[in-house]
Amino acid sequence: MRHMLDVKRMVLLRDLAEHGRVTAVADLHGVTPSAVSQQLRALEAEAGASLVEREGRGLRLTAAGAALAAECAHVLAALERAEGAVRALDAEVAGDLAVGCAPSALRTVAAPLLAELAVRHPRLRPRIVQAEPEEAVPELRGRRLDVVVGYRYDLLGEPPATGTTAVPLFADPLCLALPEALRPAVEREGLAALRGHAWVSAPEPSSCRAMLLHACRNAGFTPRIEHSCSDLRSALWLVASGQAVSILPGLLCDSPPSGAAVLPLPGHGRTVEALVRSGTEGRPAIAAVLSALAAVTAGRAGPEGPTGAGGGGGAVSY
Amino acid sequence: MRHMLDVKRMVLLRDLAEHGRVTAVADLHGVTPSAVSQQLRALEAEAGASLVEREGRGLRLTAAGAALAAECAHVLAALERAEGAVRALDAEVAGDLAVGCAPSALRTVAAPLLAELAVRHPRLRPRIVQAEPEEAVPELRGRRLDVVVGYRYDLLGEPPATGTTAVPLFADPLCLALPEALRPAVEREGLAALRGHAWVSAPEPSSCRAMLLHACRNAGFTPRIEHSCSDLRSALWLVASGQAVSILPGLLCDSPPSGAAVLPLPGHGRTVEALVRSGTEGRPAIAAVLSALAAVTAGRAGPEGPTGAGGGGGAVSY
DNA sequence: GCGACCGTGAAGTCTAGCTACCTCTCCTTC
DNA sequence: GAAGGAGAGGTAGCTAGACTTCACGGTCGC
Repeated sequence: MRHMLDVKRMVLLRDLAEHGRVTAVADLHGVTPSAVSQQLRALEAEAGASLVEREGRGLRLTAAGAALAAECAHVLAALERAEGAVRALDAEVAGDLAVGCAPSALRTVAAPLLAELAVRHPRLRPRIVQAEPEEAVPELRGRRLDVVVGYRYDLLGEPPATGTTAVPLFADPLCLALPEALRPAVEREGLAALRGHAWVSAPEPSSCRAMLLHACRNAGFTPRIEHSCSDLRSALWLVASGQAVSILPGLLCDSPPSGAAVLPLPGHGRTVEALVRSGTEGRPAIAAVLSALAAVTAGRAGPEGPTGAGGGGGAVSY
Repeated sequence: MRHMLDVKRMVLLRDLAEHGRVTAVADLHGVTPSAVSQQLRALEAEAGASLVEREGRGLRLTAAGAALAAECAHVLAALERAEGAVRALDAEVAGDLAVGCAPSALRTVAAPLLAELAVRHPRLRPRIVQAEPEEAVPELRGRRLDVVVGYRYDLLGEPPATGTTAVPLFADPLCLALPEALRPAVEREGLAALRGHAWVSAPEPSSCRAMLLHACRNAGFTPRIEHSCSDLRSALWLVASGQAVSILPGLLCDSPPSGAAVLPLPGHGRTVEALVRSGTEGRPAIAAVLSALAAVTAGRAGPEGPTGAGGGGGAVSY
């Protein structure tokens, strides 16, 4: 087999296409920038075309580089399917499986998922790793996670990361959490009634915090975020004590402590979804998890009504 | 990127699936059997399953091994398409291109092809390599050839090699070549009239020789193949001198020397076709060759009538 | 049972990829 | 405009993975 594009090098190019900097790619792969640079030059030799060019003190992909980076997803999907073809022959769903889960979905999704899987596939050993989608997706693509329970805010409208396939689970509206005493004012005047109040949200950077800012800006003011709380469920205690108000994912407002009121905030929702690497959907262990996820979330309204138990309804690949 | 199936190792497995012996795969790749054995064990570790098992003094693929070998073609096609995406950006059709051609098609296909390409794409440097399909196809899959002009006998009904795509060019019937003096007897009694004659054919192993044997067996006798001739066109000189009869591809019987008669032999034909690696059909240089091939062979009747100039009509991938 | 063939294991060799260090360029800041 | 910082890339040296050589065990044919 004479000459051949190297898959690992294509992955480096793909990651460069997304992050734009060699240093970032190097960090992502746990190597030095020099190694990445060398591998990219080797890839250029294999491809017979220049793939990157300097721009300022950074890099830019050429048209050929961008085209090659885009093709990478198909190659990786084919490799995943190849691995799946081997796994598909295992008689039983078993083995280790790393599942990343957003903190807000741990209680409502991950916990019932573990229970369900323990019944359905006792020899499957799922390992739950708490991680926000921003951290979890690179882990998924780097094959250190196999499934990610994450979310995307509908307003942002961004597609799933390339090379991943998203299976929507259910819609999760944002909710306004406020001390019970403030409820009448808000029901009268809306969000603007909380203009001067102290707010609590997640520390930067956080998409939840961004959505809070967005909602308040829509209501005509910039919120004074005095407190930050990486465990947003705990933020409800601040709210209950009357010290702050917040906007939180509905998932966290299941059982608010007494003293805290929760009001739905229409128009600002997110979709909770399962993410897998494209090409792995067919693997028995992955399919089993997707099916169990569909089962344990079947009670909640799906993005367009309840989703079927099949689990594949509405999957989107990129 | 943690853990990943290695493409080169998958190719070894695919070749093992076809040849059945480690030694053959090793020869094909120009390495020692030990190296192949080691790489296969490494692949088993990557796949997490045993892929081969000993059977007698040879090897046999397990179900998992066969499944993985089958997936190899898709991965390679994806890689070819990736490379094609880079090539597609070249403004002009140019560069080196290795074209294998069966000896019998050199005059009728390769020569006009070169002329046509010289006019259409002066900066393309096609290199013609004479080779029977049996030798050319491994070279094609090993990326040492880019296009192969070959043939397959319709009777055998075997598909193209996995990982290659075949574009039919035209039908080439077999012809009976015999001294002019024998023509009346054959027209009276058919092939059986030549039962006792001396025959000339290609040296073993040769599919043309196999078809000769097949045709004679159908006529009720086993031919006495006295002479062998690797250049079958020259065999016509033996026929013209009255010393032998033969069954030859029609392509070689264009202009028989005086003294030799040529009769079509219905039912024993072959299809002349262009072979490329699956996934490379879209590359500009490859597409240009396929289009030029369609043009220079447009005069001949296609397998089901003349093929369109598009060149893609009836392509079959495996 | 002997020899030939085939696949595999162990030890040595060699290549290719990585690190560490340095240089160069470009952008920012004072 | 000089100085500093950030990022990419080149070079020498090291390490790990892949290949070769050699030797062994198993299987088939004579």
